[in-house]
Amino acid sequence: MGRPPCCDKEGVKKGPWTPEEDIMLVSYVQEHGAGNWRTVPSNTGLRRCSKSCRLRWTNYLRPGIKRGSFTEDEEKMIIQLQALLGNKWAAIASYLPERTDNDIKNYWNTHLRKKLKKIQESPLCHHSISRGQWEKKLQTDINKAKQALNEALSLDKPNLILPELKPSNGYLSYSKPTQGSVYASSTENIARLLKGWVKKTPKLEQANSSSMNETTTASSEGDQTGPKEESVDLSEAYESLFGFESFESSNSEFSQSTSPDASLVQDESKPDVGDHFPLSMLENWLLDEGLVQGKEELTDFSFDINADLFV
DNA sequence: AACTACTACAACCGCGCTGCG
DNA sequence: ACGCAGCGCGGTTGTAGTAGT
Repeated sequence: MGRPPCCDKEGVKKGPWTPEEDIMLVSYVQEHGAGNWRTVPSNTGLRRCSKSCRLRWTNYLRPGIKRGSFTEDEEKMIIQLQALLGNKWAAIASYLPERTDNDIKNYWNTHLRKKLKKIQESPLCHHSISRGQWEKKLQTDINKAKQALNEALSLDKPNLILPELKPSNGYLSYSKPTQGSVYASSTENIARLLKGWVKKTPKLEQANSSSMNETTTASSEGDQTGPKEESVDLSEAYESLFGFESFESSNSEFSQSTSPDASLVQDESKPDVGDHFPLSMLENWLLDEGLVQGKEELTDFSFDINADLFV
């Protein structure tokens, strides 16, 4: 016997949230903190189920969420992390503090999956190594990395960094807000929403997202995803997807490229994680001798893709 | 201008895990 | 030990917006 749906009650509203509902939810969370979602609908008067409230908060209203198109660096991180972790969107999201798992998942499904597929199907992929071989090798590398993760997680390692990287140390830490500044970001979110609600035009959105990109990416030179994506040069696509030198350089670029606002929010909201966001920490950890037997092999994981594609 | 097809993304659904009585 | 409730996560769906004809 399955659990009954949480939202099958009469009079429970579904569908898009209105700004009024958002405001009610935000002001409630501001006052009481996130959590105990069960009581939220009754205490706020919202005709929504608790789950819907939690989801709305987590994916949309929570402070520190960056919206708009993904930067190249974010794309690269997602691609690498997806290859490494699989569809563990929450885990992947923990490395992209300003993005929600839902956002990343959607972006993967709508953009990156297609992009990767396109590239894998391209003739270049068959040049030095057949697609099947490449996939097999990739799978092997992924399995090795996964195995290393599993082994490491089962080890008793007091100094291990990774446990600090679990999602619960990320956005879930909002459940106990520290008052004030954190919620200023919430207010920003609401203001943004209301703005969009009142005069939402494609041009405005485009302008917003492009201006956002300007502030978030120093090096992207108008090479954003969009209708243009279809005509993107193949070599450019390869470079875009796999042409980064290493996790660390990519990561440092990423941390530098975040806007002042974003870094402020990040500092406020993710105190446990620190300034430099730790993809390199994962890499270091994975490559840490003693944890991974085939250290060279794993290092190759980052570069073999390039090698195979470009040789 | 009207219709259709496609895309992007917000929201929902169902399952599994965890903590508590 | 067991059952229940709450929550988190991943997969899927619904719908608004956009492009193409």
